[in-house]
Amino acid sequence: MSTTRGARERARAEVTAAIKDEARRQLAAEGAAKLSLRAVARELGMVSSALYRYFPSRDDLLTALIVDAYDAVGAAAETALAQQPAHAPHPARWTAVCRAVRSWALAHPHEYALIYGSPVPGYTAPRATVGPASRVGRALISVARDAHRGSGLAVPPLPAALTDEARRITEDVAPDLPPPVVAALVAAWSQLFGLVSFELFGQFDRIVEERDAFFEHAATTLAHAVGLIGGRAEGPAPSAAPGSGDGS
Amino acid sequence: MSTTRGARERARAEVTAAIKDEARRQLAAEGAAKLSLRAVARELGMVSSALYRYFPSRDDLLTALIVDAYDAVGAAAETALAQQPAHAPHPARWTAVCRAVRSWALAHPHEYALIYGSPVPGYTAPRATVGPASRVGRALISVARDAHRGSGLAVPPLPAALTDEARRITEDVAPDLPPPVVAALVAAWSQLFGLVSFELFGQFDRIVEERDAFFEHAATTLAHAVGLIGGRAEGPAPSAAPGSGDGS
DNA sequence: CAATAACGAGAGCACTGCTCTTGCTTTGGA
DNA sequence: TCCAAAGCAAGAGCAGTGCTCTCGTTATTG
Repeated sequence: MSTTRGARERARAEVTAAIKDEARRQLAAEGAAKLSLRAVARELGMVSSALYRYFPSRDDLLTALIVDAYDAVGAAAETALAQQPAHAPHPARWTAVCRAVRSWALAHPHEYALIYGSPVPGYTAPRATVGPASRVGRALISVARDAHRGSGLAVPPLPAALTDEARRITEDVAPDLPPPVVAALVAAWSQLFGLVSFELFGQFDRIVEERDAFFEHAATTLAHAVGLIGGRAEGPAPSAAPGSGDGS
Repeated sequence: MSTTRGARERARAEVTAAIKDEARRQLAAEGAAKLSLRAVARELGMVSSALYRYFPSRDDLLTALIVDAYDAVGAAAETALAQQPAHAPHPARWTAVCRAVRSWALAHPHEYALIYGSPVPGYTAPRATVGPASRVGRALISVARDAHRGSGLAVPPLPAALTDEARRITEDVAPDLPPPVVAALVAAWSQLFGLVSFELFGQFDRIVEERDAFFEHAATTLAHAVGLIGGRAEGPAPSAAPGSGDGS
């Protein structure tokens, strides 16, 4: 019967999930460096060689965990966005996404380090990771898109050296947004993770203590940089000459 | 002669340096994960147990490399600053420091990953690293200090939740600067490394291609965020900024 | 029902970090 | 000057790792 036919597959899926669960447990407990295939197998009551039927190498197991971690942080960002009230102001939506990323990172430091710390497998991430890896970025883009449709976005123009590149990026990730906004989004996207990584990896130790308040402020500043908050005091300036007031 | 007294010490210093050099070679070639004490010893023609006379564990060797890497990137930043012309504009000094950090990172990716990627030894960095780790930050601060002395810095005020914390941080790192500037500096400091890390760790793959121009623009934006570029900077807009929404 | 594919178990290889013991050499005080 | 103490390199060894190969067993499929 087809049930017996699916029995193998179901069993395989269950064992695969059990391996990933146990691997995630060890990852959370000891970090990626200490994650051992043999220990995972031992904990699951199987012999290490059996585990190779499910993951051809340790790096493949890690890659699976990486994909799951990208999905988890991306889902956290999307959930935070979906839970915003229907008419929440755009800066609030932005900071909600930022906050979700940071909260997930603080709750899963080793998984965060796995994806946003040093890339532990080869030099370049496997292709399977590119989709899940972009979920946070897409959430940030969607905030900007809503704001752009609503009231427009105020972002300074780009330097000439970047107009072509910004247009190209815009084509790829958000054709309905102005290139200067997309350029600001990409920068803010990376800078958001700079903030989170520095806090998580200890660079803020003995420097920043009120982490929540500081992050909230920095996230708001990023919202400003992508034009979600009108007015001045943030944003790139044209690379023009000085001339205003400050002589030397 | 007294040289014989120092002979041991000199020999020890030489062997220690040779170990670190070979370790750095393997680090650059294969990454921190593949760095092996036995391979280092083998390459140096000694037996692995002899190496433990110089570094009590693999983590201690890594810590030594971490301290050196912090010093190297800090020295790169300071050198870039020192090589600026005497009356270079402050935004140029700022971007010069940023550029130096990025260039060093691109030239030494594995060493960069060692210090700004996932912390590979225990959770918190050893105390010996806090001094060297702050050199880049101090270089950024000194740019802001010069600008502050010259023409003042225009930075928006802080939210109430952050005034005490910003005052405290200011006491610790730059008592002569206004707290809002210091808060912006800390944020920009972490965001600078967010930009570099995303480029280096592959997050920009298939997204940002013109890395130099993009980084230059982002660094200039950071200079703006810390007040180095006038708040109402309005020089002649460079070129057409298609579709950049105005406040409508 | 029989051929086939998937599977778990075990042995084994080459490698790792690290410890301990054994001699040899340099050092510094009596 | 001599001799104990300390520093040092070497080797053996332990426990652990990723990974491969073989060998029966079990489930799936023609």
